[in-house]
Amino acid sequence: MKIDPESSADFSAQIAQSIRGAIVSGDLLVDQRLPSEAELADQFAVSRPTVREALKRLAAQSLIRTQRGATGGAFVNRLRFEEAYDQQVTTSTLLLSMNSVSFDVACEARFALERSCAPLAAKRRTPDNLATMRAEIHRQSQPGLTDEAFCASDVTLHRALVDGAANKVLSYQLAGAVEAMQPLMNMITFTARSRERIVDMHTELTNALEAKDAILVDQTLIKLETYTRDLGHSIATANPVRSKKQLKKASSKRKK
Amino acid sequence: MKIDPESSADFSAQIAQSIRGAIVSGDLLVDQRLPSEAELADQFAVSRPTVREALKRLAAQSLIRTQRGATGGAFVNRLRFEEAYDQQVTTSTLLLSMNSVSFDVACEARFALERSCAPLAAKRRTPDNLATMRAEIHRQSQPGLTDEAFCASDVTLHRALVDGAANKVLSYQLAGAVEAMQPLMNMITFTARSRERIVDMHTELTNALEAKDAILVDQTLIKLETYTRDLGHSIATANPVRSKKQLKKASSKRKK
DNA sequence: AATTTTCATTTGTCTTACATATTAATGTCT
DNA sequence: AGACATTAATATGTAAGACAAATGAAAATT
Repeated sequence: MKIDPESSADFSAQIAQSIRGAIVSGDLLVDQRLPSEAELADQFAVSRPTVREALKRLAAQSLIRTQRGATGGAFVNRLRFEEAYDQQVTTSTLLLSMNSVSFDVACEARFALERSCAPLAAKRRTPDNLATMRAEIHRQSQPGLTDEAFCASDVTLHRALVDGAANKVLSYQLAGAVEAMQPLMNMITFTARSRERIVDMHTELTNALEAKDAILVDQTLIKLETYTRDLGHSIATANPVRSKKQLKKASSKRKK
Repeated sequence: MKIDPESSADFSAQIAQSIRGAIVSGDLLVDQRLPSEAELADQFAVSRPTVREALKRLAAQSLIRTQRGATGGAFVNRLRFEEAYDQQVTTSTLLLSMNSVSFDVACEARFALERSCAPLAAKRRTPDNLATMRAEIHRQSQPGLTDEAFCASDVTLHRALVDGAANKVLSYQLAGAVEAMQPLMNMITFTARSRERIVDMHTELTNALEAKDAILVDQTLIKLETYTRDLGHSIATANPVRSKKQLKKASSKRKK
């Protein structure tokens, strides 16, 4: 294990890359303990703080976890779907907000992905999935619901649909698409979105899913997409330049 | 800006979370300079190494970049699609390899996602996309091609198809799915996969795309999925327990 | 005016030290 | 002998101070 002193990159970055490679390639297995920080410092011929910076980089990607104490140390972490979700959502959200992705493009991607699991969901949806969706629809119908709660409920419903496909990999991939869209969706919810129409379509969607009618599910999703994108267009026309401040406000509101 | 000394989490993790929140919420804008490490250490009332560990965590997620020198410091990084790709691929790859995701499930997810951009690609594919695909097909037909090169070419072809949808968000989401499958695909390529049949289907796929025949594109992808999954089943039956070592070897071979 | 020099600022790294968490071994008491 | 407290060892977490190196801006020089 060596690093290149001539490289332009930081030592800590090089060390992190080296260890990351060992994990990805399988040289380091799940739950395996890495050498102690002092040993790593020796092996890489750097100081302990430098090694620590490298380990923190890996910890930030959930590749390792650390434990204090006598039998402690850094261990290769089993990357769980839950953690991967979070990173995916964070990354996707920033990607959208920092790259001036149009509402239209994001929307198109979101529904294309969601529709991709519609046939599977129609086949495999459980009573549990349906119950979740109906519960959210009921919540969405209540008049006193805040805008943020309505949005959160919307996400939960669509997540239930995605989970209906009973494919963890799909659910993971979709999480980013659905959640990252939320800030952009809020932009609309706080203005023109008609809850009644949304609830109607959600009901239609759930019914189609219950009937295992894949085609109808797909059509309903298309309808929902069309409605959403039309709303986006009308907003863009009425108020083409929306300030970052407003967007930010709408985005932060949904946090619990 | 404060942290909780009573919290179970590390200071560096708390500080990173705090700054991450400021970036995600929009309090810190792209290219904005963070306070110097010394100033941050003051503000959070911790030492400089602790602040540095926090900053390295953020750097690992591409949320900030650092620059040395008089006007240097840490700056909020504009997250680019390219960087996001890489993280997605790394995360997805580890997720698959660490969670005993069956080939079948991964395959189903991959093709479901890929098919989701087929209609868009059929509509928007450029001559460029088609040229890339045909070039890869030609490469795949050459007898002397190594297995690794064939796999890489396969990925390039499918990426061209995805890019044909002309939706950056879709391309980003799909990157993880396609690339992360590669190690699992190799498991098959190095054994039973018939290049001839694959090339035939790739050709059919490209022709359908050129003809803007969305339905035929979809059907061909289904055919490809069926063939791939059948192969997976036959492998599983013939050689149910495949050693980690073999997988690792197949996986590392594809790197350039 | 152009060029060179100096200098202040900031990150990158090292060294040393101490605090704290955790386990294992040891010792003590019943 | 067994249960419990003590101690020691090992590891990460944090702090403090120092120097190196990069970088850009200001000052000095030609």
